[in-house]
Amino acid sequence: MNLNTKFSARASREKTTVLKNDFFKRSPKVVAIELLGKILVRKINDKILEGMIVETEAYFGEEDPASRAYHGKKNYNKEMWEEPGKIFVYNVHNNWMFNIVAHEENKVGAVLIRALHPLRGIEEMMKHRGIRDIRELTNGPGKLSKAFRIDKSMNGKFLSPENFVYIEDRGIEIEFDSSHRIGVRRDLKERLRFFVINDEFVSR
DNA sequence: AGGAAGATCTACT
DNA sequence: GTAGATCTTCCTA
Repeated sequence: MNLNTKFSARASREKTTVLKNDFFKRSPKVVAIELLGKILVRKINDKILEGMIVETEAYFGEEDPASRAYHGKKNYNKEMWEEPGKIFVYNVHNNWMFNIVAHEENKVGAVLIRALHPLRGIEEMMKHRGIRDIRELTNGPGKLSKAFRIDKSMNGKFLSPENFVYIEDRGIEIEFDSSHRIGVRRDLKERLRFFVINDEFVSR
């Protein structure tokens, strides 16, 4: 079945809105769940790339041993203390991790985007990734940042159309499940990874 | 200046 | 399933 058709059929054009910063002024857990089914939009020159968010993880502040904020505020993680809605990018094993700052007032946190379901600009994504297999385009945090050309130069910018990266709500409804976070040394008891059920682009 | 860690990816078997 | 690649950043000296 063509999943793209299924999702676009349920989306209503009139209901489409661009997420504003207030969306991210909540617990990272809530934001991580609510980002599922939203559309990440990226503009590069005259090309438009779009993908539906199908997998996320929530990270908290100094109380979370898996978080980049665990060892306190440093140069490389200071964005996690800053305004919700900002982009937070950092490198792991030669891969850029695309996060969005998300937390309540006077707290610390971010949401990692772990996988996208590609919808538009697929040829362009393939060029950026140097592969032809659509299933491998954006089914992991390092892969999607490469496909969408997101790197450290985006760090600290707000999600917004002016910055050529933003997220749209098209009223798509999804069903999700949760698990423990992937690849972390020490996780919390709570399950903080969230993913769309039965989507082939979830990373595992 | 060098070592080590890391929220990963790829190419194998 | 897993070993090895690969590089950015931080930390210590």
